[in-house]
Amino acid sequence: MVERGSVTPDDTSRSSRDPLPGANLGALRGHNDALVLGLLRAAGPAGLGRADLAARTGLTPQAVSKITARLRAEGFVADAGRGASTGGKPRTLLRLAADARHAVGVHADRDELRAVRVDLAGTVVDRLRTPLDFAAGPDAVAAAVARAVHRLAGPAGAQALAGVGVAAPGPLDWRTGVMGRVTGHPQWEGHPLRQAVADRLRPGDGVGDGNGGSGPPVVLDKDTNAGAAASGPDSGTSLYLHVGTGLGAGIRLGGEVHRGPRSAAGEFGHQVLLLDGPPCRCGGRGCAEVLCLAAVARGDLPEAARILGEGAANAVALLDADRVWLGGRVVQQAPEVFTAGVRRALKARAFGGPTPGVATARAGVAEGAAELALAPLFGRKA
Amino acid sequence: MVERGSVTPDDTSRSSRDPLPGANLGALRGHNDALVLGLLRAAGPAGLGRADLAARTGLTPQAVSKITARLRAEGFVADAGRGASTGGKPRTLLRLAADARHAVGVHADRDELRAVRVDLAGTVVDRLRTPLDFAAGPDAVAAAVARAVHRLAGPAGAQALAGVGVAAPGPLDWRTGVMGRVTGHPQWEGHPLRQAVADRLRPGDGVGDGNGGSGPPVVLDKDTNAGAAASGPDSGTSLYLHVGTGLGAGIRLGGEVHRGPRSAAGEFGHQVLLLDGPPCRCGGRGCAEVLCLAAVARGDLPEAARILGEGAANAVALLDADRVWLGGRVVQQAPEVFTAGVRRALKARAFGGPTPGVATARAGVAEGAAELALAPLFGRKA
DNA sequence: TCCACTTTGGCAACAGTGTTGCCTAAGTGC
DNA sequence: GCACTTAGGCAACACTGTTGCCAAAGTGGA
Repeated sequence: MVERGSVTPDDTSRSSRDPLPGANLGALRGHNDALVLGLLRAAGPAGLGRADLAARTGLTPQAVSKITARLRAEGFVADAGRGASTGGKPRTLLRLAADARHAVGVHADRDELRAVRVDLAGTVVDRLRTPLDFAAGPDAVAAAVARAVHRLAGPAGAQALAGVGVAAPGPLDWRTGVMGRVTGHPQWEGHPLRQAVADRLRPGDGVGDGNGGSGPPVVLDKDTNAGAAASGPDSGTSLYLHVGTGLGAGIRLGGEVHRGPRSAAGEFGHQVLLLDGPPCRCGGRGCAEVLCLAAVARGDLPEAARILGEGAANAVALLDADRVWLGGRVVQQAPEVFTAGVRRALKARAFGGPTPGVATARAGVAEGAAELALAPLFGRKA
Repeated sequence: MVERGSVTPDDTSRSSRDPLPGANLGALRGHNDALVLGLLRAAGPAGLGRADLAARTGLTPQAVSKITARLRAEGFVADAGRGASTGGKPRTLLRLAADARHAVGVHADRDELRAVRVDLAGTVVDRLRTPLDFAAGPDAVAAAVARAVHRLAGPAGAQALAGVGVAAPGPLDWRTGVMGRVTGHPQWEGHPLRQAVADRLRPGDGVGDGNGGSGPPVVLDKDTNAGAAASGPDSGTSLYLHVGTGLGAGIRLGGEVHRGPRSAAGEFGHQVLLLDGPPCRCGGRGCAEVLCLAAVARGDLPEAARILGEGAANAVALLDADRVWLGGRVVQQAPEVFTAGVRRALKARAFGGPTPGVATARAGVAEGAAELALAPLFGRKA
């Protein structure tokens, strides 16, 4: 049953040109439900009282009571004891029932697949890791992803999952779930990977059993966007920088992942840092990537970190970001060197103002993919 | 009367850290009203039928009838004749009643003040231009701005305006309306310019007449953000580049101006394009600004355009922008040279994909400031 | 021990939203 | 002249958050 005016996770037909949809009572309820759920999630196991929720949402306590009663009836919210009294009746605390639902996040990387199952709080409850040959092509990868999801899904099966997030390298269209031209793998271009995975997760278990039951919602996103989402449900404006076989970035603005109208946002590696510098494989000259990876190749990690930092400072200044996360295999070789180098570059450009925090990513891309799958429950588009 | 849960233009107490507010019926109505008004605005004088509005909003025709009846009773919407029949009763067209309200936009630049009065459609109906000495300090500038608004306000007076937008150079906090450290003008730091202007626009006309009537809502924003808004109510992801005494940028993502958590977004001029290059006045080396302005100073405009284009390409790739607007006095010296240079740089980085459109800004900063003042009516935060 | 006070939070009635079902008006096309 | 299509209003409706009121459950002073 599709409600008019409300946006479901599967609603990808709407182009970004179209206006925001009109809102009806269903959309209003969904908004407030997600808002309350998000606040309870952020509060953690300690929970929150109804009065706290009312103060933070701007709704009346009575409305909060109705909303929480509904969420409790659906199993999303549970009691968490009582708080201390502040001169009157102590508040009855509520917490997110983290076990109510689960999501699976999959990182389909060039040479291996990592997958995690998380609960509603984002806590990893199961994980899995297998080799993967991305060059084997779409069908093999879609099958491997679906296999991983089934193995992790738990006793209730894949269709009970709140969502499945798939992170893959290279250009792809987040809205349609179709892959673009992945460097070195031309056979991927135009493949509807999201649909291929979704088909394999339907109850019938086989591909193309037309109008069988519907499986869990599947989202496909760039690995860098998943990396950005891995920093958790924080609402900041942050930048995730990935240094692996190339340089990439994921952008979060006010908590939302920014993808751009063509899902191409986050192109970070081919920004020019040295006009007319050494040629890059992209055809340009003096790109951050060619400079940074050259420094890595000759073992000069501090210089690589400096270059990464200069590129980061350019992006931070443009976006007014307040946090930078670093990830990827190269960073993991020497986390302190990279964080220190980036921090130094940012500080030099801060002109005495506050410097964004710099840290290595606290969770992997698979965790971020799971976060993307959970996001709609908590009122985020992504 | 402040409605709980709804966001008014004056609601600046909410930090960007707070969650989105809960929505009640008032917020829902406001959302739909603004949505319909925005669609009618975009449709222009030709107008739109109720069925068109229903299709684009996702609301039922009946809901659209109620909404348009309300807007018509308030004078915001008027009849626009009938459309052609498509096999049945021809639709009754509705259009925005552009004359229903007006807004004033003011550009307080370093050496002159430009102001415009626009109607709801954004059409300029009056304009004004006077010298201004920004160095004369906050009080003199606030007085000059208020004077300009009063002179342009029209017969109904300033308090009848739908809004007043003020664009000023340099760092400032959009949320609080407080100025930052303007280069070369230390006396500005910390001055609450927005409040100062608002005080002078209250019915009593004098400063500090405490609880007199309330004047029109005032917004204060960076000139570059106003420049970005000047491209009209288009919902794209675009970049406005300003080349004057420095290099600045205004960012629009999905139609909304992106300001960042500290209102500092759009810092474009001090991105490093030439690592360890010539020193810049900011203390860094090889910034886009120092390279570009040096080329301008020696008369090499094509090289200046190339440098601007390389910086633009960096930003476009990061944001996935689909449009670039150029403005500022230096660009106006040789618009074709700059548009061609920027276009060439963007094309070289597009890797065969679509290239963002490049053009000189079609309206000035004052027009953009007026647009920012009107934005809340049409459902945009900015 | 009692009692005033504070705070939590549910019940019932309410105002107001968009939706549904049904109707009339006003065209087209055979 | 008539069947058909499309636009758009009226009335009843389901459901939202809000308001007014009250009971429950604490604190703290007399």
